[in-house]
Amino acid sequence: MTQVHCTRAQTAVLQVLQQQREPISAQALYTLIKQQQRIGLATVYRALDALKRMGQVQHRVTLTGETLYNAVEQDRHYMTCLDCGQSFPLNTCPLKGLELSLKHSSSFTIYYHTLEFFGLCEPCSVQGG
Amino acid sequence: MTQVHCTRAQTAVLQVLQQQREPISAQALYTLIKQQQRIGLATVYRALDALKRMGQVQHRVTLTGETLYNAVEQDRHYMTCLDCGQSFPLNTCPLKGLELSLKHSSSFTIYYHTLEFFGLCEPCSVQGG
DNA sequence: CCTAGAAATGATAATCATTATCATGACGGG
DNA sequence: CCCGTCATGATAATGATTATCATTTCTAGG
Ligand SMILES: [Mn+2]
Ligand SMILES: [Mn+2]
Ligand SMILES: [Zn+2]
Ligand SMILES: [Zn+2]
Repeated sequence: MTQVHCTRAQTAVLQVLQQQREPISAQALYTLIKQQQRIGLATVYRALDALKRMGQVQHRVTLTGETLYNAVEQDRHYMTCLDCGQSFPLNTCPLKGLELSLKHSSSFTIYYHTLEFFGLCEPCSVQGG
Repeated sequence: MTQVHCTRAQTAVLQVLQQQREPISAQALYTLIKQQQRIGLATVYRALDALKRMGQVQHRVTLTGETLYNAVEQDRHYMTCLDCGQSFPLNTCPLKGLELSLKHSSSFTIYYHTLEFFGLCEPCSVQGG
């Protein structure tokens, strides 16, 4: 059975995530939460996983293999340079409409999506390319 | 300076990738290539990285943290279940048009994109959800 | 064709984010 | 208040990826 209310850890994780402007890593989250309450790193990971399955939190993976998390309300996407690794945010989500129509047409329950463009930023494409 | 032609490893990696129907991991690629020529795992990773920077190969990261690679021509996307981890392919890429227009409007050189929906597949949403 | 410097390679060790384990603590119904 | 269940924290283990470094392969001259 799905749990009825959030655990202490889940509450803390979600609250901190909702305060962030940008997606952050589990480790960073751990550091932030620890300033306010006793918590273990494993618990942060467990809470993130649970919140993902509840459709409250989404994730993306950086080029360095770090997973970043954010609240689903924050529907942000990036163009990421394969050379220097920098990420440049898009102004808007190009999938607003599509996701809605998919939610109806499919038997799959969609919670969130990831969309990211990869290539070379201007400086990097000028020099190395 | 950008190298002019592909190295032996890059050629092998790209050739094998183009034969695949689905994205595969670096380790799997390593196993496949080793059947035909002497190669090291590190070299496979190096070739994949180089091919990515050339816009020939793209990547995505599974829920288990494995990175999968495929030739860019193969523009495939998935809906992935956060519970059982299964991935269900989409019929078409919903971004065909958008990517083209972005390629012109932006100073960022786009090589490829990733798009993935996450949620619960029907079986999983019935039981656990 | 031969040679020296540069680039690529393979074997191996090291890294490090994430997971698994397990003993302990909190919780909720009876 | 008591017991079974779930949550938690500390710590060890995992495993994909990366760094290292000695060796081999290329390449551009000569
Ligand atoms: Mn979006
Ligand atoms: Mn696509
Ligand atoms: Zn760049
Ligand atoms: Zn499922």
